Amino acid sequence: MAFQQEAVGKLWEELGRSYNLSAKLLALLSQPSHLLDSHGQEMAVAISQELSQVFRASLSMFNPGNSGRMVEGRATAPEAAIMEGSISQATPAIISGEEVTPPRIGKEEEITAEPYKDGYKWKKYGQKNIKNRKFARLYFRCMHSHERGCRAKKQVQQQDSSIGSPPLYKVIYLNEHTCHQAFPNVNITNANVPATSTTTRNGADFDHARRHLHVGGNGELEDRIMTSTFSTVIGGAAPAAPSLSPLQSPPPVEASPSDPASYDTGGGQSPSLLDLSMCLDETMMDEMYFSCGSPFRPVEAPAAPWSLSSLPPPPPPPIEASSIDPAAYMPSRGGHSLSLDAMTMAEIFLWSSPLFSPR
DNA sequence: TGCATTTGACCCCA
DNA sequence: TGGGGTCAAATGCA
Repeated sequence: MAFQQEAVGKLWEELGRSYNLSAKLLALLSQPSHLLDSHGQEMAVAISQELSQVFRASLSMFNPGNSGRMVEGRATAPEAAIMEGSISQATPAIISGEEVTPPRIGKEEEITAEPYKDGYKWKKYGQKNIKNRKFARLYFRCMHSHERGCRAKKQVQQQDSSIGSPPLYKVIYLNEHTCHQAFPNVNITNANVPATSTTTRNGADFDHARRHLHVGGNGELEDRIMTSTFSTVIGGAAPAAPSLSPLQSPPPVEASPSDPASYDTGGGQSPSLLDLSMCLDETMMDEMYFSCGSPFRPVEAPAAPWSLSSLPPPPPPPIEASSIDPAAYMPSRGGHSLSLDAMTMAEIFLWSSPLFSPR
């Protein structure tokens, strides 16, 4: 209980910080493009990075399993961070150019519905029927195990109790990746930023960051998942969002109390907003993103600094899906999407503010 | 034809 | 000795 209170408090603070960051970013990006020099771009990149980390930390508090996964045996990094009261430090992040993501050491187990989407490339090398198991256990090693000597392996075992939909898998990770080549071809959001801008003011290097992001290094994907998940949480939570098109409404969730994938929603609250966020797959997220752009209307850059007591009420005005110009929100997929991220995150926060009440 | 996957055999360990 | 993990030849596919 006390832990939940503390977690909510931390979450509250993290969201407040993200609100401030998004405000700064909006102010920065609202300048005419010709006025945004390389220093300004560096600032925008740095703020966007930090904003991304804040949202990642916040969502991890919502969902300790990270993108629908739960870790057995020990707390995930953000979860542990909450316990230790140092969220930002244990959140997958690059601080002063140093990796702070706790390395995967030894053996780690997860229950996930998507055992093959962890950001790394795996090569299957074996399959074995296990005694008293309905499903065979699959054995994978890192694709770079030979040429780079990466010793990372994983075992995937479909849960016996997961017959039907959605199937759940127990994934056992063995050894740390030493290849650091997750998603080598992915474009990160600052792809169009000049080369001189890849090093931020605090020394964070984007290539370094991309190599070391916790979940496979796909920062853009993570950011999009984060944003979309938040959209779903808000859309599903706020009855005051009648203007949202059905496309943006979360699909119904059939939560089973006995389902190990179900989350403790704090007792009796059902369906949880958090549960609603669990049922987004990437296709839905892409649809949300690329067919409508942001589901929310643009807002003015809010005044900073933000304070706990000064949250503006969120009057969501009706929006027409057809009135949204995707180009205004999505400069390009895989390109420089800072404006979208900042805009969407700020809008998301405006919408979500009534969901969180000060302690 | 090259690469990824499958699958039976082999090895190791409790 | 049996179960789990790995190897490597066979197979499938683009």
